[in-house]
Amino acid sequence: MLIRRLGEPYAGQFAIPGGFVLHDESLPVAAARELVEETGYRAKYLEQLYTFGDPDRDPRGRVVTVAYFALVPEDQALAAGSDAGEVKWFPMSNLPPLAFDHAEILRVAHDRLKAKLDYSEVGFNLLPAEFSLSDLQEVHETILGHPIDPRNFRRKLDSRGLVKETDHYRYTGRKPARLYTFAGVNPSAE
Amino acid sequence: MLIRRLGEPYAGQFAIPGGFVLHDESLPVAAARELVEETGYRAKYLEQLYTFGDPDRDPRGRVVTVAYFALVPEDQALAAGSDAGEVKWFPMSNLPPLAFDHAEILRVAHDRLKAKLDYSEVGFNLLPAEFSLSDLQEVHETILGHPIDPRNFRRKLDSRGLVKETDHYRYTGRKPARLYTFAGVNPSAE
DNA sequence: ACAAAAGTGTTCCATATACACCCATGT
DNA sequence: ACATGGGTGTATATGGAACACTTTTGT
Repeated sequence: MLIRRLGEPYAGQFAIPGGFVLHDESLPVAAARELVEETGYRAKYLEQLYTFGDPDRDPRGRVVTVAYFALVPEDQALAAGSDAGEVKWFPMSNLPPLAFDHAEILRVAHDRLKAKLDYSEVGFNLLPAEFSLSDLQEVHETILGHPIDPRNFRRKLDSRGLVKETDHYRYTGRKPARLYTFAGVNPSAE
Repeated sequence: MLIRRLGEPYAGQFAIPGGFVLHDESLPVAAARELVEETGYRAKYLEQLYTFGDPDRDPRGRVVTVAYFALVPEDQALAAGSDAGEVKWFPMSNLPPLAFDHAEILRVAHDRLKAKLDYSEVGFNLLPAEFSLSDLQEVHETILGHPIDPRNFRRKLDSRGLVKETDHYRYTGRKPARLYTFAGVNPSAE
């Protein structure tokens, strides 16, 4: 999710939402605050990504960016009343030109997310509380960029006890999909 | 490797070497420079670890620390003429009380090193150019904190083609150990 | 001869991968 | 009835873990 920059430098280009840390604020709190202010979205998962500090990465002068990445469920609608300008979602495979070194930051974030996906439980943060196994599989396929065999995927899920079935179904005109919830503890971080 | 602090706060306590980034200096260059200045050691491997930014982690005021971890081969002797005060090595299992949140930083560094050890090749950065397989195994055992079976260890090494044998041996009064070199590309980073 | 570290194979188990068909529903 | 996405089992390959003895040297 990117925002279109209003001021210079890089006015009119897309950039990762962000801003300056307040004097008595921790880094993750600052990241979450800037995200809400600029986009209206609340981060469900927030993890420190990497710190970018090359002296010339910002034409205005020396700026060190402690980048965080946030995950937000699909159904988490844009809150009203944000002071955001244009906020837009892009697939990683089709990004617009980005301000500063933000393309590099996104690349690092995508790599990290792919790496974490199968040894941690971050994927659940991209889904609503109840979801079908196909939903979850689709999230994984989207992030990893390749198809997954549904039998293997489901086997892994229940060998790790990651999901709990509910007795709810989603009726979408075809065979109804059983809905599941995340079986672990609170999937958030930071 | 820790240094004893001279000034306040935490005067006399041990701390991770470090200091402030110069205005036109990149973060890894600053980390390497501070390490040399304060300890005389040159980092053979340097990797960004994590950024610590809690508002109250330094009693003097808001200080954000971008922590790096460095690996140094055993045989890399302390350079003469460093302006260091007391520099001392400690086993992770027996650390002295540390200044600031440095105990936490070391914990994170140790975890990261353990995690990287078997999917990357960082271990070689702790050894001289030629080493015996027992040396390498000992490095791994020390970092991981548990013994490793030598047959499994060697099998893994050559299934991954990580080492090249030389025709040198080390004669130490027992059966001589064949010496190996790292077979990968330059093991450094950053 | 013996002490000490170097070096060497096989078995077993767990996990990952490849692969194709039936099921339940709405229209 | 059929189209659509939901749901299921088996066989094979691969990597990790457990396990003990022989070899070579200096003393």
